[in-house]
This record gives sequence, structure tokens and C-alpha cells, in this order.
Amino acid sequence: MLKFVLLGFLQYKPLTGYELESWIKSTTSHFWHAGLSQIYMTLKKLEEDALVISHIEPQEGRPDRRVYRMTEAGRADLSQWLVTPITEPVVKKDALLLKLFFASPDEKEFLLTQLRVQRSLHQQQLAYYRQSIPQEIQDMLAEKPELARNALLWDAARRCGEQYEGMYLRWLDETIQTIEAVL
Amino acid sequence: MLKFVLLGFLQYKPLTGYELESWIKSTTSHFWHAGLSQIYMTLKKLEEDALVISHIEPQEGRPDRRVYRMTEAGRADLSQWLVTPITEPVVKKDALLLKLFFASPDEKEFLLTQLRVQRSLHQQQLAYYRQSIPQEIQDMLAEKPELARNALLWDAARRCGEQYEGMYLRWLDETIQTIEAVL
DNA sequence: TCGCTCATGTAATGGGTTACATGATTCA
DNA sequence: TGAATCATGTAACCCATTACATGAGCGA
Repeated sequence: MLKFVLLGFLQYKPLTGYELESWIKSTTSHFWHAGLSQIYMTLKKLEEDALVISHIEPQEGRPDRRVYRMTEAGRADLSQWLVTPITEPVVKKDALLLKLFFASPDEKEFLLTQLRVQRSLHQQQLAYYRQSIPQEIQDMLAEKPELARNALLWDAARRCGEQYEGMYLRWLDETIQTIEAVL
Repeated sequence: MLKFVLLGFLQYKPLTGYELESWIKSTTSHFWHAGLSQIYMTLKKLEEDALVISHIEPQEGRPDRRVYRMTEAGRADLSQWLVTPITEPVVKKDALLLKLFFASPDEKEFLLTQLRVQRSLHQQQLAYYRQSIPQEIQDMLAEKPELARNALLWDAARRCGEQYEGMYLRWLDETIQTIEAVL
């Protein structure tokens, strides 16, 4: 899947692995992230499959850059993927719910600590969706004003994260209360 | 992590790999799932680490059962994990948001199809949380009434899923409307 | 007779993380 | 002087999925 993230960014302009990582970090990381090593490996495989091609740009004083550009085959592969609907439910994995599920009621205090730690984590995440991401979208638009309609979609993705964090916080509060009162 | 799911179930009673799979399917699958082959492999590793031990129960007419029981070391490992708070945000991966993010506004109709397919998937999921899971919790309680306080925690986990699906559906409706009207 | 449930596993592959390895420039 | 940024990659490992392999009993 990372494959499509990389192709997704390369549809706008050629980029290096290093640059791709920083784009991912500042935009898609809340619904798809990757480390540098995985990015380099995936780009290599994409080039073997002829979906991208790279050339070296020599630099002085710092390492040479390997710049990747999408091929026609790559563009076709990306659009194919974009128009294919997802028909299976998303697989969720949440270690907190596991702990809740297997906790014994005697560990009430540990559980409450657990939930309160989560509360502050999700509050941080919510602030990130409300402050950092809109800022990043603005910055991007300032650079490429022709992407105004795309920005609408970026903001839809952002709102999904924002609403998720809001929901999770409400659920945590509700659950903390229940456990305090009833368990 | 599957390790702890298996230990979690084995804390109540000894089980076979096959039985563990059906427990997972009917209870934790919405926040942690696994296929049979992975379960067998993980049980093997757990036995190597002496967190569980197995013995063969011969059967007639059907294959012998390998029954796993948790050891003291296993119990210690599980409680250790249960009381350790999670301090990193959960990593989310959502291919739908990726497609939304990289879609070009020209593909408006494909996008709307995409979102409508998701809508029906999430509606099914919501029904599952509202109907099937409460039923499964009731069945479990009928069999083991002494777990009434545990059931409170199971229901908290269930509500998290229910609220997630509700939120996702509202977000989908909102996003479909925005795209229909503005894009 | 066809498919489901019971019941166990191995092997290959894929996707991703962590550790390792290198090294100049810039800024506090 | 030490940390961050720029810049690239390899190797080992871990977790998970898919395919393969076997086979009896039971109900429609």
C-alpha cells in the first residue's frame, strides 16, 4: 500500500525518498505513515516494476540525490487503484481495548491510570488535527493555489481524524466514569 | 500482540488452537483478529517460552486435540502487560482516506461510489455491534455468571466500536454531501 | 454427493520495524 | 561541542497472510 502513497505524491512532481518521507510526515501520517528505510526499499521495487524511474542529481558538500519520477505505467497503476472501491471492512487493532477486555476487575486502579494516559494522548492528537494540519493545508495551498479543489478532499480526510479523536475522548470519559462508579 | 490475546483467553481455562480461534472470532475480532495458522504458530512459540504447556487429548473418529494451559510464568507475563500503560498513539492505516487524499477532483463520480460502498459496509458493522455482540456477551454470561463485572468491560470495548461506526457513518454522509455540492 | 465442522500443522511470501553504517553542513 | 538536517542505503528480524496438505464425521 505504501506503493500508492509514493505514487500519489509523485503524480504532482518528481521527488527523492527523503523528500517523500517529509511529505508523508506532514500530510498523510495520520492515516498512513512509513519510515525512511521502507520508503527506499519500496521505491527500489517500484523502479524494478517500471512504475517510476530515477536519476542521480550530483550535489556538492552533501550527498547526491536520487530523484524519482512517475512513468506512464505508474500513473495508470495509480488511477486504477484510485477508482477501485474497497469492499472489505477495515481491520482494526487496538491494544487498549484488548487490555480492557482481558483486565480483571481487581485491577481497577491500573485500568483507570491506563485510560487517563490515553485521554491525554488523544487530547494531543485532537489538537494536532485542529491546529497543525489546517496550517499545513494552508501552506500547501499558498505554494500551489491550483490545488484548491484537492484541498477540499484533504480537509475531509483531516475531519475524519478530528472526529475520530473527539469520539474516542468522549468514549474514554464515559468509560472512566462507568468504571469509577460501577466496577 | 496476539500472544496476549491467547494468554488472555487461557487465563480462564485450557483451550485448543481451534477453540481459541472461535473465541477470537466471536469476541475480540473487532479489535484484534487472527487466522488459525498464526494462532498455531504463536502457541508453539509461547510453549517454547514456557508461558503455556500443552498435552494431547486423544479422540476417536476425529483428530486428536492439543490442549494448551497457561503456566505461572504465563500468568505473570499477562498481568505485567495488562498493568503497563500504552504511551504511544495508536498507528492508524485507512486506505479510504488515502484514496480521498490522492483523488483528483475529476474522478468525482468514482469517489462518490467509493464512499457509498463504505457507507453500506459501516452500516453493517454498526448493526453487528448493536445486535450480535450484546447477544454474545449475554450468552457468555449465561454460561459463566460470575463474570458479570468483566462483562462491564467487554461492553465498554463494544461501545467503542459502536461509537466508532456511528462517527464514521456521520463523517461519510457529511463528506458525500460536501463532494456532491462543492467539488 | 457436496459442503461444513472439527482438528492440526508447514512453507512461502509480504509488509513493516529496528539496527547498522556513513558523512558533510548548519545552527544553537 | 553537540544536535539537527540533509541524504542514502543494507541486513536481520518480526508479525501476519496465503497457500498447501490431510482427513474423518455429519447433515442437507
